Amino acid sequence: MPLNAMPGHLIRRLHQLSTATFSEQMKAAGIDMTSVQFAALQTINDTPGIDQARLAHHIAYDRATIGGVVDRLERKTWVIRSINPDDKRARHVTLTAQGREVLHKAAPVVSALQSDILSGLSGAERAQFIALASKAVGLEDGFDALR
Amino acid sequence: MPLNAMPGHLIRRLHQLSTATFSEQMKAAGIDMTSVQFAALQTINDTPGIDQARLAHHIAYDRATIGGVVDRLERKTWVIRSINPDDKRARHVTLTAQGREVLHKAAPVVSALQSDILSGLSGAERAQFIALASKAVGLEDGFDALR
DNA sequence: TCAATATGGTAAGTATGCATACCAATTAGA
DNA sequence: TCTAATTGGTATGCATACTTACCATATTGA
Repeated sequence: MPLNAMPGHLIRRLHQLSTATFSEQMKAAGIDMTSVQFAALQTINDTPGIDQARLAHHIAYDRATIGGVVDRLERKTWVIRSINPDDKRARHVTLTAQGREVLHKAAPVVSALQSDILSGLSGAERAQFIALASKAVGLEDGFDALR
Repeated sequence: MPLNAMPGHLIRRLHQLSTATFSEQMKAAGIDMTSVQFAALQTINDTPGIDQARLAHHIAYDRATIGGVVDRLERKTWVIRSINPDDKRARHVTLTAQGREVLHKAAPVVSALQSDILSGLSGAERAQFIALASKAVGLEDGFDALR
């Protein structure tokens, strides 16, 4: 089977296209933020004081990776980590004022660049792609169990 | 826009699913090889003596990344690097007997696991996904300019 | 209640990936 | 032809990602 017929290879290419588009557009908007950092910030904003394990689970990361991501968010003074008094193992993560500000600035840019990622597809094809991708990763058409 | 409606986020999840499936199945088959290493080996096999720059271009990597990949392939004694006498900047990359052997062993496993990656989709949906993904990354339905 | 288990986080190691900078070698163009 | 631009490769630095191992803290169950 040729590489270009393999879903795995195509998905890697898509991912590459996706992150490249994200970087370009964010840089053009003057925001120094990766897609992973955006997903984390967005989730922390939606769930203030979430701990790292649940943050990781929500955006489908493992614990080790999220630790590094939160380190970098903290270094950028966008979030604060604090020990949960009710469970001393866990660390609450909360946005700072600067974190909220940069997220507010980034959100419309990120929304807008989503269609650029699939610029090779028509609107109908794009919708079809999103539906298929959602199903493939086990998200039943926009269903998102936040727990 | 919620994360789960964003193509970028869905694509990251797909990529994650894809690499996880690859690792699992290869490990189950007793082969210690990443998807990137497979793509490189496959391409080197199809184009013996290809240099790193063309190898990188063919599977859509940048020069810096492919250097590391070839390093690891060389350390595993699956490939040999040699200076091109006609262009002393370039390095020919060739499979060793062991490289051919492990590729021969891996190829059917890799082909077989491709459908596992999209196991959440039906056969028709899978075909549709592949067509859309190919178009999105700029591969016109299986067209693959090897240059 | 107390040992076994599970969970949250970090650390270390490996492997992508990309940007930038740099060196060496080749090619283009005035 | 001689300089300028291009190209192949490596090195460095940063940011994902995952695995395994480990420590500290909670929870469970006999």
